[in-house]
Amino acid sequence: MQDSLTIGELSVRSGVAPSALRYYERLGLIRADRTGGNQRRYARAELRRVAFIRISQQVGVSLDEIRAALDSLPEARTPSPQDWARLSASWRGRLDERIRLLTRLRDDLDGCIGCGCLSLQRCALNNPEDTLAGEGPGARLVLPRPAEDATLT
Amino acid sequence: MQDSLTIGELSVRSGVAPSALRYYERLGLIRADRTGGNQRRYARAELRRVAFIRISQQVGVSLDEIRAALDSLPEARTPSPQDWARLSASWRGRLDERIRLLTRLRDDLDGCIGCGCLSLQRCALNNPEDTLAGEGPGARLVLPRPAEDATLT
DNA sequence: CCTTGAGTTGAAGTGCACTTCAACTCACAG
DNA sequence: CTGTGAGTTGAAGTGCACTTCAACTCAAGG
Repeated sequence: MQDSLTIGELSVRSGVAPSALRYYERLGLIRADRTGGNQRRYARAELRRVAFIRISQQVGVSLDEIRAALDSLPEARTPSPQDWARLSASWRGRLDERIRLLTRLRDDLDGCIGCGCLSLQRCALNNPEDTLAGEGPGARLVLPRPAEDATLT
Repeated sequence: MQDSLTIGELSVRSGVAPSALRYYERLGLIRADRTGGNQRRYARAELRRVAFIRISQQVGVSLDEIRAALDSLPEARTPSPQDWARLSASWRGRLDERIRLLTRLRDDLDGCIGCGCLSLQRCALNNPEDTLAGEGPGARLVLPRPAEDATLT
């Protein structure tokens, strides 16, 4: 078993397209050595980094934040299981929060389905402390909260 | 109390920016009458449509699908509570699925945090039946599954 | 040596959900 | 009548996470 992977191999093993892997490299999320012929060769440890990236994305973390998290790994040595455990644990709150939000939305929706009121002002929508929206222009993944005095009828 | 809202009023009441409301209108998600001076006037019922749109987005539904759902509402009359209940209920499965996915990810992450293995091949990632990814180019919100034989080490 | 599949690059394109802008008009208080 | 703030339009821009493309080179088998 070789100790390095081609981009094609890493792609198959990680389930991430080669183009995405190159993209991750440009963003500084993963790294690769080069052969004499300028081809990428990935250390096996990169497989774990890619796994971490995909998991983090499922949690809802942006590539930029993932990069920051990965930057906190020790550079000198190959990250230990504890290192990975620490990083994974750092998303735990985010994950809990998302699950909590979605669960409440479900419960509220159930309540509203009963009466068809869709009056989620008192339900899912009007919960300022729950919104985690970013600032500035561009697409927003999380929704900004509605006005405090909003009513539906 | 007037029976129609300006775009500014609807914006404040719904918590959605005027630019977004115009965008929704272009996509056919909401509609507005016009005054003599060509300004939009929204019927109060539109407030409920906007609420439905925002809720649906939180569930993870695209605007295109939301439009399709809204198109299924009766055109002749103002939608009844039961109409809204039916639409809301139609997202229920999606919401459950998302919650289930996220919850399993959390559990798996907990397991992996214990050992730092991040070997989510047997955990969160390698679950083909869970992926709901779309096809074609462009950004993907849901992640494609990795190869079946993928291992991490 | 030749072919073939895999890899390389930078630039441009894609899908989504909006926002921003410029140049204009409308509604209404004083 | 005149500001002023709210509204109008189409076109272009934005952020994110990639993908696609063209034109090229590399690696390995026959």
